[in-house]
Amino acid sequence: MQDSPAIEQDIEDRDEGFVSNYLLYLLAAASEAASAQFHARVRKTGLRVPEWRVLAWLHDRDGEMITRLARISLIEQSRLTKIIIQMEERGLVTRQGDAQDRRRVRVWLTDTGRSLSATLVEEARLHEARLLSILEGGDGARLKPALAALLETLDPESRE
Amino acid sequence: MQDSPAIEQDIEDRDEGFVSNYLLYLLAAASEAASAQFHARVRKTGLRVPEWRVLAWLHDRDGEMITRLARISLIEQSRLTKIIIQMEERGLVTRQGDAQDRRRVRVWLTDTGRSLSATLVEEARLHEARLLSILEGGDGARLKPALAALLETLDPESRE
DNA sequence: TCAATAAGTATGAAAATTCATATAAATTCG
DNA sequence: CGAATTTATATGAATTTTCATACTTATTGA
Repeated sequence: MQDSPAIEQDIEDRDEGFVSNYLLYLLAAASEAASAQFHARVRKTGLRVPEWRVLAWLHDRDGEMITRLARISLIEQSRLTKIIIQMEERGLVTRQGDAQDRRRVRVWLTDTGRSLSATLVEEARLHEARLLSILEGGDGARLKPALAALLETLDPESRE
Repeated sequence: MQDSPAIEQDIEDRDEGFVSNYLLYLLAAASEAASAQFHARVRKTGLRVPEWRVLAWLHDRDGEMITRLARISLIEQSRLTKIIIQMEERGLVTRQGDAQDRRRVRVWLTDTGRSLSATLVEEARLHEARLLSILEGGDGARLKPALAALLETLDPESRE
């Protein structure tokens, strides 16, 4: 990728406003753009994006409690409660009160849920690999550590 | 940023699962984390986030049509129609049919809307500067061109 | 030119989300 | 200890959002 004068001119042309170079916008728009395809795939499974996020986290570690699952899945608590209930009705997860702390409700994958999440995680891996190869030469790979660092700085709580 | 054995160990420790190092998750979570503070500020103004996005774009360029405003503001069209109607009722914008193409509806800031968007854009600038300085040394500044490149690759349509 | 198709916006009903708050259990500390 | 506080989850009403599609105007091509 050469930066001929023509291209530089081009780039300057389109960056006049505030928004198009605003970090918060770039993050939101990049997230949207990168996710669009795969999220469409997720919806074809009959899952909404938040449900997919829950399944993916449970794939990594079962038995999380609602509050924590909500934080890491970027879902507000009362909403997640309702989503989990729906997922339970669909046979994807089960809920179990925590014996040690009876306020807590822990969420576990059913066999069905586990198999679905395994499938989707595998597809997500492939999709990510494709994405990174497309962005390669650009900044695909460098992006991940930078985002992880941002997260770590801004929200250290989110660590496992 | 040195990659001492200690730090590498640290990174490995917390990255066992799939999700916590998955590009789409990192993007969504980073966007959330970076936006949380400022979006809270926006809501105190009585605006929802999508409304702020609309105001910000109109700040850069007035008279956009609904469809385009929807794409760049990351809002689905029929939702934006409703949001614009509400914003009109609140006196922030006005709608005008396009004389050339009478299907189109163009959206303009009112004086009130313009002054509110100017205020918020200024605050957004300050907030972004603070954010970048916090992330400095990390990857704050390098992030923006990388995200812009990702966007350009994945969604060239979004160009102005 | 005119029928067919596409593009832009609006609309209504169904579903999801938010917000405030209830409920219940654990923890704190005077 | 036990009242006050905090933490975890659930609930209901009000609001938003989505989805399919209607409606209107523009464009295309036979």
